[in-house]
Amino acid sequence: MDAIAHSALSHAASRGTIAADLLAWYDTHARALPWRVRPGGNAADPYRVWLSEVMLQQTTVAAVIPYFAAFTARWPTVADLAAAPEEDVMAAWAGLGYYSRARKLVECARAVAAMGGFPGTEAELRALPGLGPYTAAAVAAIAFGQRAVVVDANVERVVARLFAIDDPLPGGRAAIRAATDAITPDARCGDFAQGVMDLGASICRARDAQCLICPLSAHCAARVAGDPLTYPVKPAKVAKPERQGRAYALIRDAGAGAQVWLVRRAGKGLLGGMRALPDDGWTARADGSATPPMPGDWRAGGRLRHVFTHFALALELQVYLAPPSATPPSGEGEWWPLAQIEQAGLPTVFARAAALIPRAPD
DNA sequence: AAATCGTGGGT
DNA sequence: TACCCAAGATT
Repeated sequence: MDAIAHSALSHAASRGTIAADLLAWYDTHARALPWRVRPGGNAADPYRVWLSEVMLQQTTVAAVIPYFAAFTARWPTVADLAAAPEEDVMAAWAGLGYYSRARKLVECARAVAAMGGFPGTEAELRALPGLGPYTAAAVAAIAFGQRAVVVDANVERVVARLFAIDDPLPGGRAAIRAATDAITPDARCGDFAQGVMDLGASICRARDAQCLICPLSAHCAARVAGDPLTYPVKPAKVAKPERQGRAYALIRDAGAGAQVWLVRRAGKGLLGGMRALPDDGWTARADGSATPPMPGDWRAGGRLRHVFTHFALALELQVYLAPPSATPPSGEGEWWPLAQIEQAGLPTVFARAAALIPRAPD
């Protein structure tokens, strides 16, 4: 027997099932993440699992960690979160993005509190606000030990490579899900899901498949073919349109006690429900209508470029230093101390714009 | 069912 | 720099 054949044979002989090999790797390589800590007990806390999963939707672990810490410190239980004013939760979410998640979070917390706790089946979880196919399966598996087929972007990538599934997304998701179902174990389903996600995040990465240290390399069709980076096959991306618009900083009592006029955006749509500077309508048009919130001596206060998911915005800040007796605009809004603007819970685009407002030296 | 919905970090 | 990507859900 030549060396290569012998190597392949011994490799195959020491190979377990995909689930067994993955779980053995997870036992020694699991990332230490805050939502995996189980203070005061051995059972996973469904509240912490759910909260982390919602925060992690389309969001990196590094971005979530400080928000998870702040939320769990301020609202230790789902009942605490259910009792919180929605505006407080929206402000606490500011900067994390996809703000409809924050509203659904409150909706869900209140529904769960009214039910007396989280339901324990995937179907019941799926019916809660903000829980789609992924999150419902993840909470069922991780918090309740139920067998569920958990498919996120990491799982899609790992499984597409394992079985060399080359059907382009999103159509290819059916085959990927079926393959994931086939390798998902009955026992330790939550650990299996988290293990595949950890593998995808640390080894089987989008632009860097480290097959030499991968615990599943013996099972992997893409590794054999030598082209793991080609999976999963994704559709071509479309160019982002450019929009331009203005935001308005209406200032009164210019000086150390300066205040700025803030509004609350409509509940749905871009940055829905968030506190914000008034703007000229770039949300709905490629070009804003350039109408300030009130007449006045508006002057250019700086520019910034901000890239959203499906368009890029060139934003010009307009500033008006109104007299102390100025009557505020007729619409809803509030005066906010400029010195504490960072506490206002502005989404990032408006926080960046507010940072351009000239400050009076005190 | 294709479009919409944020942001920060890595390359 | 510009692009890619991340524990997707909703309509």
